[in-house]
Amino acid sequence: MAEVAALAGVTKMTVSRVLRHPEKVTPATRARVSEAIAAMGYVPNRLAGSLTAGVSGMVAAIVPTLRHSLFADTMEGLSDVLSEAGLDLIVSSSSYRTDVEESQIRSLLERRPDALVLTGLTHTPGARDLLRTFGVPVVETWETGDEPVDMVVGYSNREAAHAMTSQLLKAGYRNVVFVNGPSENNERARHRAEGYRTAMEDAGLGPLPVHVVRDEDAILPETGARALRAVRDQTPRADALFFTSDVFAVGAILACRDMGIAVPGDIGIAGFHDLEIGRVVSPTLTTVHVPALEMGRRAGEMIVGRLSAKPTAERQELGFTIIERQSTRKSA
Amino acid sequence: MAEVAALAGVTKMTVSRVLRHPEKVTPATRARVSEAIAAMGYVPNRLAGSLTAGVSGMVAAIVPTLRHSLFADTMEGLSDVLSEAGLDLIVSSSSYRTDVEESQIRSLLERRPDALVLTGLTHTPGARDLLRTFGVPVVETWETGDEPVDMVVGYSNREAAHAMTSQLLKAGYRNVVFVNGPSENNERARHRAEGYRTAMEDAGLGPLPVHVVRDEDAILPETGARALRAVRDQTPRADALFFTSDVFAVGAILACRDMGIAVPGDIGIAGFHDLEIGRVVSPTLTTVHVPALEMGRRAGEMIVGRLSAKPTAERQELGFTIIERQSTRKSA
DNA sequence: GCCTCCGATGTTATCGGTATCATAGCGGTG
DNA sequence: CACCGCTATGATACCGATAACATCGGAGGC
Repeated sequence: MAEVAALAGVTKMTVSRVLRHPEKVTPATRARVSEAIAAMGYVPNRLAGSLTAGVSGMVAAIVPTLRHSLFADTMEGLSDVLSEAGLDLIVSSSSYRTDVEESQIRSLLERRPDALVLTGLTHTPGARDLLRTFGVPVVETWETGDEPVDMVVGYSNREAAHAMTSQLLKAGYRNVVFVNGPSENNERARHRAEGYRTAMEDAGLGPLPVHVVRDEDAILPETGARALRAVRDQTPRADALFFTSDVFAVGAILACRDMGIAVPGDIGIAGFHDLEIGRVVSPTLTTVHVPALEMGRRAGEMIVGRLSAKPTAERQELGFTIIERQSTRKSA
Repeated sequence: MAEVAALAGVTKMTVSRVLRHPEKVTPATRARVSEAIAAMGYVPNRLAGSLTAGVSGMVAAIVPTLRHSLFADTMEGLSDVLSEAGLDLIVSSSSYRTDVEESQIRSLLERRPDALVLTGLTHTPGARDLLRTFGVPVVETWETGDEPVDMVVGYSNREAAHAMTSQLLKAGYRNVVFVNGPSENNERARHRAEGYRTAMEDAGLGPLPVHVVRDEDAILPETGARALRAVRDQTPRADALFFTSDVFAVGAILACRDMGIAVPGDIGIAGFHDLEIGRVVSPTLTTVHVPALEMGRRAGEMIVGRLSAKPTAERQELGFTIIERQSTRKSA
């Protein structure tokens, strides 16, 4: 910067002004400085800038994974909004582990992000402490709840699972089994299980044991196929399976096809997330659409709003949508 | 940091050493300092650290999009390797536009990333200049070619398309039409078209006109369905369609089902990328598997290798795999 | 017991910007 | 024509850390 200044015959301060507050510099000087910048191929150093300015222009986000286009969609939405506001996005994946999340939060805070976007509401106590004492704006996504760290944008996994279960019952299934992922560190899984149970109870039915896929099982169709076989073993009267992810549900549909089980006739199958695979499998998959991209966008808007001190809703519950497709049309 | 130092009864320098070179500090002092750090909830400021140290500990990546789990998988692989090495990842999406890419490169360079990961080999002249004069390590991904800016990890889109076209011909199809995306700013699309053409010529057949979906068309199954109808209109003798993406191919398969066209009997359909949708659609989709995750990993390893001055291959051509499934088993 | 050497810690300068206040130069006013 | 006030630019200090060199004290060798 000093060299640019020398070349333009001004001081660093004027160069700095040309870059940050061009209106405060005479058009003539501004032109000379711009020319010098271009001639030298000068690229300002924001590390230094952020250090004095006190804002870094970065937002950090932690997602469980970028695969399967769940959270990746959220990141795309977030990135879109942030980049319009001139903010950059740092992403890390926690592999669904809250202890990893905590250490990532710690490490990301060292970069002084202007805000943090987290997935879910479940964090280690250490992480919550850290966030609170640090006072950085935080947006939690993918769930809504009572005790957010700061801002939230999500939908109710409980209600979504409740609605889907009710839908299955309405379609004529009685013995609906919910197939869940591990829920210790994942309130989304836990809330879905609760939604399932209350829906069963609301219908005067006893909930059946929730089948939980093991932690080691990857998010793959085969895992769903295995779950299907296990459930038919353990709960032979099951006439519908509601999976916590379309990936599993689709695996189950394919397994049914192989095993000669009619879907939706013999057994109904529903998923969660509304991934593309559910639209193209046959029979097409009944599922819950979740606003993945939109949550990212909203999170971005909340952050931009907060940083510019514009009034913005800091707690947004977005809707989900039950999408009924062939896999649960019992009558069909 | 000064406060921590005061509390521990040492100077900032010692605190800094405890954090960066703990082995250079007496265990006793180290313990006292660590205690002070914990007591104050002190989180070091890497903006400042990077400023002096000259390395930022960040890697920036630009992908066309995070949707559809193509490049998101690459980012997941990259992020895995980088985080193990203590590097953070900044991501932006360019929406498949090289002009956007250039301005993102410029803006990202202001953060002084230790390396840059780009998608593809096509960049604006301005971008190439910038990268060269800046001298930051660069990894280009998703294609291999002769004039990389710096390092490359990819596979040959030309050969992949050639292999798939040959496969279709071997399966007994004759009039193979390639359905491509816009190729002006995308050498992957261009090379695939070339691979298709030479494969046709190698078989002694005249290539048929490549159908190009419009720029405005989103990457959605419907776009593939539309392309199918257009090709059947314009090239009625087409007996196989090779799509540049599984998303389009799957849309075409579904459209065929609706229109009563038998796949693979009346028409063969092949895709590209090996997405999950191709595995679950019926008939299952013949496609090219590309090493999306692995390219990310390798890119990460190259960067880590370069930064630690460890000898690492700086030019890696990974393989693709033709996956033959039902949609092109003409005899079946 | 004295000297040397080495390891632990401190001092100083600097990284590349920007906030803040100072100053100079200008036009407008009565 | 002297004075005022405003605007464009400069000088200085500082953001929070670290590299490089200086210093101090104790262990080991003779």
